[in-house]
Amino acid sequence: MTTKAERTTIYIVETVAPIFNKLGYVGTSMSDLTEATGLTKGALYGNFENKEALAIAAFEYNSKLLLDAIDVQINSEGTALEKLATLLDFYRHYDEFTLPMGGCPVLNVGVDAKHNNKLLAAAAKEVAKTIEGKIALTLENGINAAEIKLPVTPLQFAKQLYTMIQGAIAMATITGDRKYLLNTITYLEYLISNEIKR
Amino acid sequence: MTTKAERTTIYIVETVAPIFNKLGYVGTSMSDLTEATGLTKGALYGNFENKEALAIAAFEYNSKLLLDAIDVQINSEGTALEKLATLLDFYRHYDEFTLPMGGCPVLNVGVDAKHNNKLLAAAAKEVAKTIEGKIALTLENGINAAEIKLPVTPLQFAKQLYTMIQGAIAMATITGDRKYLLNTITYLEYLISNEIKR
DNA sequence: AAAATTATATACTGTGCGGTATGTTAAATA
DNA sequence: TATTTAACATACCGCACAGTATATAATTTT
Repeated sequence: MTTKAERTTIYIVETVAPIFNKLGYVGTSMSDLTEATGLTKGALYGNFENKEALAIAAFEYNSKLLLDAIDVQINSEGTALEKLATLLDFYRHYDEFTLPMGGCPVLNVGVDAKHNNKLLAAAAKEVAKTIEGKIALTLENGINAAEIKLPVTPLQFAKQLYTMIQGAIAMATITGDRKYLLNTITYLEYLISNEIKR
Repeated sequence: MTTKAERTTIYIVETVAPIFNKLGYVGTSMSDLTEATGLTKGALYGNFENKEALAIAAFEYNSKLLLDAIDVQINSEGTALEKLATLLDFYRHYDEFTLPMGGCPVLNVGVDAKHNNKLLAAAAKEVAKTIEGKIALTLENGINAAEIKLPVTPLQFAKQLYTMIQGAIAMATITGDRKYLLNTITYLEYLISNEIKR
């Protein structure tokens, strides 16, 4: 059974994660976190060494939610092409998925932490690469199953796909208009069925 | 002739602009700015009402540099297609262009200010829309000159182009790898000459 | 060049920050 | 249930923050 302390640690992370993601590392104050959790500084510093450790745990929590969701799409029933379509549909509603965590953690932390926190910046970069790798693997399976033909390497094509998706996420974030997601995904669906489908 | 005070105001803005762009609104402290300018708080608060006014002036300075540079590409000699090619080449080296200002102001401020400063967030959104409009106008000229045919409206296509460019900027920012810019621009060049060129 | 004006420097305010030492209360163990 | 152990609360620290009142220096104007 889980001890009370362990549950508190988890509770802190999941409460704190959207706040860090929204306000950024420097933009988030310890009092923001005590207020949101209903706990005191003693509790927070009893569970985490300092603010940075909390921010890293928060980002890892958000990015695990994201990576797990991506895995669900990619490990779904069907061919590689169907998995890709499922993944694209996930990103079509990415704004809804990331709403509870306060937006895309890769974009938010990747941009926010770039000049403010090396550890967080490196973590965001790593998650981006991990996602590219997952897409590349799916493409490779599609090639091996003779469903797909690519003009470049799977990783190269995955990078291009993810770049376009990230562009839609960035524009939707900046403008507050989810149409960027819808239109970009529609384009990518067209791209896949007309350019790489065998 | 420009008065000393006017020159000081300009000096402050251009010195302060890259700092705000890199560190963000909350991440930038007034002492960061006095240190960088070599001036004191008295001078800064004599020229600007408060930190927010400084941040807005800084963003407007950076975005004017960007918009002016885009205008140079779009108003260059040649056909609409050639102007588009010139603009794409500008974005191919966008990392070099934005290096002195500390990265893409639209992306940085758009993401950083989203939950921290409404005025800045609105300003970033507006610049994004302005850029889309400039691209759309060039596309429209290309249509009128019978150089281009589009499957959607010029603004819609411009949004899609800029989304992909912004994706490359975001990925290059997050990962620190400029190849995202190179590859995306190469793809867009291919897209233009194969899909919309008449 | 003298006087008026304005720009900048200095010194200071109150506040909120991240972080900590210690007290108190609750949970786990025996 | 008594005892041990650990979690959380309280109260506080030094510091850096945005901002200001006033003094001084530099620039305009006369």
